[in-house]
Amino acid sequence: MRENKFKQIYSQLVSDIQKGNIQPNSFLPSEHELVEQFQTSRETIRKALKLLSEHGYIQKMQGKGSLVLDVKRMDFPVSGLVSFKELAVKMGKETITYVEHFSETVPSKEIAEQLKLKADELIWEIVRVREIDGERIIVDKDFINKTYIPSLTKTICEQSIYEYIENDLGLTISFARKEFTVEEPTNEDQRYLDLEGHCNIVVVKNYVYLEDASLFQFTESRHRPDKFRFVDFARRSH
Amino acid sequence: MRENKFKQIYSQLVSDIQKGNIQPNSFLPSEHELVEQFQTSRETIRKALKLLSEHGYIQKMQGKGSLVLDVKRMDFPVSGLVSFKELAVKMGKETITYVEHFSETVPSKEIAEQLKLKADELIWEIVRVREIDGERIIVDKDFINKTYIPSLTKTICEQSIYEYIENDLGLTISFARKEFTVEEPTNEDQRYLDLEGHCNIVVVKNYVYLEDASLFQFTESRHRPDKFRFVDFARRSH
DNA sequence: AAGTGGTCTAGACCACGCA
DNA sequence: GCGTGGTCTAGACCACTTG
Repeated sequence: MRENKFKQIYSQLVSDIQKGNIQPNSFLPSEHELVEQFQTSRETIRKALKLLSEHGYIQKMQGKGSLVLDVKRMDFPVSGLVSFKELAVKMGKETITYVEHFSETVPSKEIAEQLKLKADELIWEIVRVREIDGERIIVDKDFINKTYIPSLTKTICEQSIYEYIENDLGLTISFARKEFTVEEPTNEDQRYLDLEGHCNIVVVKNYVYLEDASLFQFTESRHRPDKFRFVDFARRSH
Repeated sequence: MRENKFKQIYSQLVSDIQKGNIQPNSFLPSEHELVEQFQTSRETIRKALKLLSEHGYIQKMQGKGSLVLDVKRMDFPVSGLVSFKELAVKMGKETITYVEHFSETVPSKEIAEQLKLKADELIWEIVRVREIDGERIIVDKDFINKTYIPSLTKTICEQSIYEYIENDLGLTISFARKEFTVEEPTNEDQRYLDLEGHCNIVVVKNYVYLEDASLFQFTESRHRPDKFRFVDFARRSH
């Protein structure tokens, strides 16, 4: 019971929507009714509804109510920040991670700049290849500031680095800036991936920040183009 | 003075940050100080700060304050919903739009399904090619439900359809679901674009909704891969 | 006119960071 | 212990939709 009330209410409503207890294209109970139902204040209900709206579950309409959107097709929630492992589990796919390279090293000038490193700061450099349903589809090149993550092992990289950072180190990953581009495959891509003649690579550059706004990781994720898909829900800011 | 107070405060702070009146890596005045400064209540200040946080301008830190993030590199804000024209203007690029096809027509079965059309509903079908700095880079295929946009002209399509819908028709575009994939060029792509041997096309499918949650437009935007770039700011939802 | 969501207020108490 | 942000409350007034 020590959890945030508005997040509880949000989770309850999400669960009701996903289970079909609340039907798409119907209206939620009014804010006043929800106040009674959850025995709380209106602003708290409104915080919960704001979350639902931001995540694409409802559309609020002044004077009418909160319309439940049809969320069934939102099967691939890559919007926001999700690690490869979290995704793979969600998709129920057979995936294997190969750690092709793992070292503690002095950063190149380029990477030092990307990570805004101070002189003498070291990094972890990791290359991981992701195999999905028997095909090597993705290569992830991670550069992690050793100042924030002092120890790391190959075994952790085979599992989930994010899980280790959040659960074991107790750090909180807070936000990221992502950039998507398309490039021609490098020799390295050819070597690591089953390219099968594809002549482009989707490159996702990810700058990941902790909650104190420190940039601790730069990841370059290189995807075989035919297996790349990114879905986003966006509200227009007027 | 009839505008929302919290949006005014947000805009004021954004402008101060962008002009450099408030330095990156410094802290904003505390919420209490902002309450005094803007002569308002704390919840109103907090709404403004929430907007700043969602848009990547600040990082809130409990017990410390609101840290101003370095936003200079966020030069290409495609996150959210922005039309081609709004973007082109922001980038200061020399762009030309060619309307290659414009018709009012009976939808194909596939499009009828995408737009969830009722029987007998007609659509506008538009193909536009975007030339940037002398190269034909993007082809946009728009399918618009005629029920919501009863009249449309070729001239409007040469300008901005969104501008017409929002300013002239007074409709509000509210949210969208986007999907990014990479495909092989079709004959149509070859015909419309200066592909220069590129053997893939970045496809952005965009389902656009009005504020009453009605799906009024499906757009397929096909980009030459070397000119495609998408930047996103994402907060992790825990 | 009644019911809905949107904004704003003034105040309370809690959790966290820091000296 | 003090100042910070995080949550929650109870109530007010406004804007919009519908009958």
